[in-house]
Amino acid sequence: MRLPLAEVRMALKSGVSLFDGLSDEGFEQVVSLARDSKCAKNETLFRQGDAANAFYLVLSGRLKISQTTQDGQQIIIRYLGAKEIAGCVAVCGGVPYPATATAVEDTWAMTWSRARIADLAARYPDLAFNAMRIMSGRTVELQERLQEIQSERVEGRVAHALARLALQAGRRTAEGVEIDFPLSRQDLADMTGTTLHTVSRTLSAWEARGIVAGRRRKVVILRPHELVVIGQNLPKASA
Amino acid sequence: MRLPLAEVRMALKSGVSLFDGLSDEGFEQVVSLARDSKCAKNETLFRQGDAANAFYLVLSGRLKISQTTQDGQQIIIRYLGAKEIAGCVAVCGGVPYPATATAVEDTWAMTWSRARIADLAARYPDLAFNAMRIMSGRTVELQERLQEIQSERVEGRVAHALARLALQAGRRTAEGVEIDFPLSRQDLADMTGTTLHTVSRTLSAWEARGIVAGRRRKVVILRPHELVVIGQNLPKASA
DNA sequence: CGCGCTGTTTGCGGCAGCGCAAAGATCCCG
DNA sequence: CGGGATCTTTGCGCTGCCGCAAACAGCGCG
Repeated sequence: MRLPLAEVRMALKSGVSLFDGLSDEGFEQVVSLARDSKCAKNETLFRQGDAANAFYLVLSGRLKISQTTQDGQQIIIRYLGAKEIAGCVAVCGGVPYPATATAVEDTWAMTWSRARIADLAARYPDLAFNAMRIMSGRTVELQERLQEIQSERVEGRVAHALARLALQAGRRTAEGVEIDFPLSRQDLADMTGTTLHTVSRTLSAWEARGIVAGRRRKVVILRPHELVVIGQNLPKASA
Repeated sequence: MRLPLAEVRMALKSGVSLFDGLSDEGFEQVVSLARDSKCAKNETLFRQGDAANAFYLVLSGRLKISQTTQDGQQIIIRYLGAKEIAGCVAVCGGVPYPATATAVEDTWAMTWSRARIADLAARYPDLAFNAMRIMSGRTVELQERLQEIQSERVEGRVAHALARLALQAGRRTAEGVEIDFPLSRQDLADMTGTTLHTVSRTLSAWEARGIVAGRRRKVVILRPHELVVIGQNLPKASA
């Protein structure tokens, strides 16, 4: 299946970390060897434990990267949007996908087979270096989250999660910053290691203070700065 | 400062993931361009926030990779032993070190400057691919820990932390598996997001059941299998 | 060899947040 | 337009774990 590639390719020339510093020739090569694939809302692109056969670059839409525990609880690792890559941990590491990718909106992605992306990485070292830089950034974020969940209480964790989402998937509106994909209370709970009840209570309290506004599967941040303050003021240990 | 390199180099030929599949010539080159550095017990090799000037390969001893929160709480990301690399996230990502490396025992390491390791990675692509594989493995471990801390209660988390340490730094003895570097209750707490009190209580309970034995800054696992069972049987949500 | 320091154990009270439950609210689909 | 499904809110009781405090045990150092 093909998109009108001419436009899409132009858009990729800038802002895609994976292609930073790549020569025009390399860029053309890499893009021309990709296939396009669509993943409808609520469908999964790949599943935890599957052999890592493909590497993805999201063109539009949004993916949820999650793990499921033995007892069925869902853990959300992160969300990915346009210009971000998926599957790099598994493909680069030569291991099965460590998590499941589900589309939370209709999503288009470019995809390369494992063999092809390996070949391209060898041919265009910038590609490999960019992938390393991206993985490095992801690791920093994971460590940051590990620190948060170990040192902060629920309210601070939710504040940080929202702040991060605002950066990664925020859309400025007249009222404030809106997370531009459907995000339930349960999802926020799965990102922060708490329950939907506690998230709901937290958001209600914030709504009363005019910091956020919530609708069904929707969160709008009215006063981003207040969120940051909340995140900083709530260590587990009392000061 | 120099070690008797002849022996050390031989030891590096096998078992160092960073050098997997490297040609003899590449191996010689890479090793010969390294400097050796020593980090005495309780000294720090690099500090969170420092510019990432160097990349390390541990030869002997043990490093603790940790972060410190604004309010002074310590979070232990992981421990590193011989044949493992340190500083790769920062060097590969072109960002400051995201964590602090402290020696918990006298430690020897080989080190390359950032420019030099970048140059070597470009010259010997296997080096870059190996680094990617290693980072990928670290990411998988981080995600695993994130899942644990979100889905398990304290006892399970401590069990998993000990199991992981047993694999990474375990020494078989007559009685069982001994963690072969000084590890306090507080350290275990900082690895699992709890307090030294709770860890102490947990270990005491296990000791009463003959699963572990603890001395000052020392833990011996007498029945590894029991630990695994504990880790699997304690989801937060009651079954 | 005794003294201080650092690490460990254990008791006790309190509370943040969970589990359960039930009542809205909103959306989807026929 | 109506009814069922999904999502959200809120109340209430309970508990796992924390925070504090005090006693105890190794270990090093003069």
